[in-house]
Amino acid sequence: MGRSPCCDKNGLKKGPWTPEEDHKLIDYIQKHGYGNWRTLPKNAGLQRCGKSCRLRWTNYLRPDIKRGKFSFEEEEIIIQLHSMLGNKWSVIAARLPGRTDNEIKNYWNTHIRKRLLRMGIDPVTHSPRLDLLNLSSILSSSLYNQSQINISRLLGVNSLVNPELLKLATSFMSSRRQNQNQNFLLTNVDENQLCSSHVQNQYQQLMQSSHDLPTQVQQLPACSSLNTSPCSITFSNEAELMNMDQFPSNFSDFSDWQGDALPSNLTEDYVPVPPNYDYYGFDQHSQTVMDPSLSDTSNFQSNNSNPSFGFTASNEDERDSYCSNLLKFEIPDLFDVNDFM
DNA sequence: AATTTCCCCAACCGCGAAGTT
DNA sequence: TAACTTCGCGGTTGGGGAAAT
Repeated sequence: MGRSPCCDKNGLKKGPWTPEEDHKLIDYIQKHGYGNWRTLPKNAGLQRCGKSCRLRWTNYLRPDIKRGKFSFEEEEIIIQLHSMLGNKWSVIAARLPGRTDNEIKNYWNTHIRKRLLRMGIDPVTHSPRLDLLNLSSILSSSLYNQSQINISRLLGVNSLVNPELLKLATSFMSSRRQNQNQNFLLTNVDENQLCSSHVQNQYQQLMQSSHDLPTQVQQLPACSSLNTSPCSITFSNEAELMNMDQFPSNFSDFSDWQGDALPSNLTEDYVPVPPNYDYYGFDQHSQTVMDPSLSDTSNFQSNNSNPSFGFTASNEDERDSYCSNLLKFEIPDLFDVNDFM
């Protein structure tokens, strides 16, 4: 069955909408509603295809659209929901009144995704970027021996045949030679081990609060003080959060089906991350704490002393700072993480 | 002040699902 | 049940403004 075009492309206008076109569309919908998008532009006197009209209405002209910057509460909700749902922008948008899927998608791609990458977090899996952490570990141990290193062979052994990793390795090696700091990474590991018990306590607190996302979102302290906050939406149970016809009933076990939804090209850029850990480092199946000190690949560290999400900040840097404190993965400064972004 | 580069976001495209005939 | 239509979603693009040089 061939796919039919949504409309006759000939003679139809594309590109930015003019105020006149907006006016026509608003007027028509206010008078007649938007029953059939295919016939709407003709009836409204617009030289546009129905699809373009629907998009313009739903993403821009709808009266309940909320414009302006995303609040921190909204951002938190987006991150939380994305960690569970992946790129289900329409579902995420349904939880943020006044925000469109397109707006959320754009905000994710231009702000949140970059911030997570800066922090060494894979924005797809919400887990530490193990490609960076693995490489750090590999190079550290290899450099410690100060033998001649064949990076390509080294990476090949670990199935990390990725030009970007080679680039990073080269960059790292170059910087390493300049600094001649042989103990840098080992020192980092030691520091992480020292704080592991502290981190474990924090994980246990976080684990409890993150185990039930709907409850956690509902209880955001910052939200309760804002009458008009988008956080006034509440999730009294999992069924309310999820559209049950779209998502499996064993929602708490989402990592399994989320894995299925991962892009097929993920492995082109990333070493697979164990799916059972969210980016707090929790094993979502067994509910045991993932101890960073026990992981040979993880320089994972949490500096968050307050797992609640009540905070205020006024700019991007402060959001960065907040997120960095919440989730801290120690990528050595010598890595030029920007090369990966 | 002029030019280049970077970044954001509105809009488009293609696909699959759902609905209709 | 097949053929076709319509809708909605997610990925991607490119124009325009901001920032950097």
